[in-house]
Amino acid sequence: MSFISTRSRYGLRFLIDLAQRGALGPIDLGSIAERQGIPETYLAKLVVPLRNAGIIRSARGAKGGYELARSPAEVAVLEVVEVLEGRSSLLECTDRPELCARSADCPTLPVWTGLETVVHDYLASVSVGDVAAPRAPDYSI
Amino acid sequence: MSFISTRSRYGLRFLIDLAQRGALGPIDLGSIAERQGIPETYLAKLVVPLRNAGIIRSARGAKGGYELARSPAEVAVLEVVEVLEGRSSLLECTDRPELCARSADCPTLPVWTGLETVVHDYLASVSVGDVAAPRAPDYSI
DNA sequence: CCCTAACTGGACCATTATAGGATTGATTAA
DNA sequence: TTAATCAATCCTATAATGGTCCAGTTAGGG
Repeated sequence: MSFISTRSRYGLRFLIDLAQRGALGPIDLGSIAERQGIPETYLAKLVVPLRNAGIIRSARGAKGGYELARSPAEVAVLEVVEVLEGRSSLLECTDRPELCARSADCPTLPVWTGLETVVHDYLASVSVGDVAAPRAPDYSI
Repeated sequence: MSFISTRSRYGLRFLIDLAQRGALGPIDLGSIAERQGIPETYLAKLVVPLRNAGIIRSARGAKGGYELARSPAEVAVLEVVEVLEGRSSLLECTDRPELCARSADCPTLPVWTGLETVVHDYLASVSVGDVAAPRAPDYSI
């Protein structure tokens, strides 16, 4: 339905959970899934492309789990969306002109490439670090 | 797959076809479908919400067909997309917070509402008239 | 009157994506 | 060695997408 599916939404929440826990060593999937209210078996599959993309690191075995492979500020939401949605553009016709016989002469193409650009620029401008600001800090009175 | 489906893409091409033919009276669906390479039976269904939204006008009977109900400059691409995709937002969770139990405290929500905003603003800024510039004008030498 | 074309509504279909479940195997800390 | 934990693969249910195919109705031009 939407080009931002649960994959991106769950994935971003997962990364924010990792970021908020900082460098305390790997955190296991089960605890994150529970905190975030995401089915663990589903989250387990989202984690694979994130690891392949070098966004997170995994440790197997007891006390294993996941941690960020980079600083949260160095992970753009754009990268997360691209990795998890498995495509780089909203519309195939903006990306692969060969898919549409009319693309050379299509008056609507600039509209969609323009949309593509504003979306791309926006998502590139936001990082996991921006979103993962510490929650409810202890403002002592 | 993408939030801009063939409905919006076909629909916009349909409206541009109407716009480019100007005020020459109604144009029948069949000829537009043929010119645009869109299945007529499919296009026939896209046309219904466009009429209901007051974007086009229909004339029945012989010499009947469709024409724009307003000036092309007064039809924003945003309206076309909203009418044809049948929803107003990319993500349900930005639109209907009650759908997500976490929305009150969801750190990712601002990312998606921000995305929503840039998409909305961009599509609102482009009109059918902007796109339907006359093709290959006769630049006399 | 007849032909054209829009309108209405629905049933149907094939393909793909989405969201999730389940099972088994490989690793490793303690 | 054993419990915890990632890793990989297969399975399923539901919905959306992009159509097709009627069958009948209404309205207007010639």
